[in-house]
Amino acid sequence: MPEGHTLHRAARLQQRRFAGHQLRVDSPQGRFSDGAALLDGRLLEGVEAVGKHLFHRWEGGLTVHIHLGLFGKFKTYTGEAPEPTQGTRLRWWGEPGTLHLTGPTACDVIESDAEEQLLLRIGPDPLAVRRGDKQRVLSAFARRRIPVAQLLLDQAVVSGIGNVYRAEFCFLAGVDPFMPANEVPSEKVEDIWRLAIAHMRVGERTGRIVTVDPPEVGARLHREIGSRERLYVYKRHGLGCRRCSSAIRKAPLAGRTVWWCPTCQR
DNA sequence: GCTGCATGATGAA
DNA sequence: TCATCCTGCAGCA
Repeated sequence: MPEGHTLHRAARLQQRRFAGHQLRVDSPQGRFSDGAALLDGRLLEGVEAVGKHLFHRWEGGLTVHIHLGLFGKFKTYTGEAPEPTQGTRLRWWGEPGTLHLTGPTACDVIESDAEEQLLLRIGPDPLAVRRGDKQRVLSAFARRRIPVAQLLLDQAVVSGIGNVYRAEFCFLAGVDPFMPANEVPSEKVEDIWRLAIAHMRVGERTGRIVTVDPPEVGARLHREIGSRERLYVYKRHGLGCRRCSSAIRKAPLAGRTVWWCPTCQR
């Protein structure tokens, strides 16, 4: 599930629930045993998300960097927690409850210089907008000729966008995903940036990627509606476009799959 | 039960 | 561009 909204949401919820508490830490799987031993019994001071990266600040100046990759998941429990599984890389527990982390691409105690290096490679984050970000995105687009949908997955250009959001934003902006980035009119690039800010904020609040206009599905939106009903193009190949009924298409692009409407996106 | 695929990213060739 | 790492589960036999 992890695009940027997932990480920002995790940061917010973990901050609210666990920050300020002393926690026991271990690594049932064993692959984070050294790190866990360092952290065990310390106070969790804070949690921050940047793009798809998460940073936990622990008492004593220790920072843990987590990247969920494609498979990583956090689960939290109140009261009695289930036994960790073979794959539980990190577990912590204390007065507020228990947290299990499975399947992350990265889970490491990192030094401050490594963190600086990492942060330098992370581009403007629609969920943490700073002055000049839009300009940075515009100039990155102007400089690159790779397909716009490919550029949108480059975390140095915009951080936090993943395969679902990129397909949806191209649709909403009416942009052909294969158009070279430097040929996309700057108004369209600004549209994409604005769409990212608006939709990822909703994703962060709800925990779900929803891009269809609320009027289309009404209040049922966040409940029983299946994921295909919450989106315009992602994984909807063969189905009719919600706007024009053309068959949604899919194709590989630089090792990932992209979906689009050949009529609405030119 | 097995296969392939998935909301990610990296390092080698 | 490819192989690789991480895990779970839908779809199939």
